[in-house]
Amino acid sequence: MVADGTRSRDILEAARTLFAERGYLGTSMKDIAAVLGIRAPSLYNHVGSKQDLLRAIMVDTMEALIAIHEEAVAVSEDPAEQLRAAVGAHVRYQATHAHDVKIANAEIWHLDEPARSQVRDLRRRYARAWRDIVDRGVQEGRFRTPPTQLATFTLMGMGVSLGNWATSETGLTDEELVEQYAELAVSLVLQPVAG
Amino acid sequence: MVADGTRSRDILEAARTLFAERGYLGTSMKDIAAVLGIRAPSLYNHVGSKQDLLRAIMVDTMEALIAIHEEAVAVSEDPAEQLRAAVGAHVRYQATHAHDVKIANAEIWHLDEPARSQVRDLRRRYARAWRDIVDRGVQEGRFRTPPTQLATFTLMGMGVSLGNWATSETGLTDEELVEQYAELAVSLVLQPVAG
DNA sequence: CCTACCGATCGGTAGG
DNA sequence: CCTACCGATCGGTAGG
Repeated sequence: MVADGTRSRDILEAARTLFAERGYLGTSMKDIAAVLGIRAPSLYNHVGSKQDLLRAIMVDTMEALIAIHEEAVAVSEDPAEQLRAAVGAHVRYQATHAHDVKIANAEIWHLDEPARSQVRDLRRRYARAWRDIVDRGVQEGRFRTPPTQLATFTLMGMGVSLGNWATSETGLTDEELVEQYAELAVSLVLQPVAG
Repeated sequence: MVADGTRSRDILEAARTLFAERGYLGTSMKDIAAVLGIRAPSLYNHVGSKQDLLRAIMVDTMEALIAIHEEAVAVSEDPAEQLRAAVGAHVRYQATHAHDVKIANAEIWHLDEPARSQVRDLRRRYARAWRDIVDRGVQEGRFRTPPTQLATFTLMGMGVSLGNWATSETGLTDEELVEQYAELAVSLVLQPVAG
């Protein structure tokens, strides 16, 4: 159990912030309760366990990423357009849900089974969806040939660096960020290598 | 104190593996000792504290990254060549020291002051060195104009995805990986955007 | 929503 | 290198 009203959503929101900043193990139920101004045991009236919070965040995030990816890909039949849209959706999600994406990437090991396998499967599904766009672009002669896989990984890494290296001091709005990354992405796969 | 002989290196090596897999907080001194077949208190004959292990790993890693970067950049005056060399060195280090890089990226928050500020400074220095290459390439008219900053972040993210998304199932040797990423990198900044 | 409390585990020390 | 042990903190329960 993890959802039973607004109180439960507040707990999840506090958990999101703290898990992202200090990590799952670095966050205690007491820390989460403190954000809401209550005591740790009171949390258990709303959530089943600390694991439930982590599971809800990770599963929801991966499912949301897959959903917005599929939506983005549906905008066109052209692989280049699909790529632009997919990168846009990916970066936009990362900009608006930075905490969740960080948690989803960092806390796989602290997620108990069977949820861990479930999230791993969702990850694989997401990676495959990206790979499919690039592969099809190559097959149709629109993208340059290998290294397809490395290009795919690089594309999926776009925006991650924002949380890793930048202090978000780019001076760009989220939408500018989204557009510029999308352009960068197509330029990565669209053109032949120059000597 | 963190180094006093081979025993100390063995402890550091065990810590590297465990910190990377389970995280700093997810690893106990008992876990580390178990790898060496001894009891947790015995570790304190060789290392000062658990924090010392984390600090040694993170500081050494960032200093090594900066050192190989400077060495790589020195190969040429041409920004494109420098970029190729820098990406090569970066990806090569990530392939051969995957654990350390993961720790350096993930455990900043669990590193106590003043080491945390020290590592943050090293990070900034490393990021600035990358930025400098890209900036100079743009100034000299060899690279396409902005988004310079996003391109830099993307370049620095190359290879990270290997640990994040791939199960290292690319079927490439480390050196092939290095070369292909380097080519990908120059293609990212070298050419004008296509409509 | 609270206090009181549980068993387990943690990093680290004492003392040999 | 060990055993024995410390104070602190953890997730979670009981019982109201």
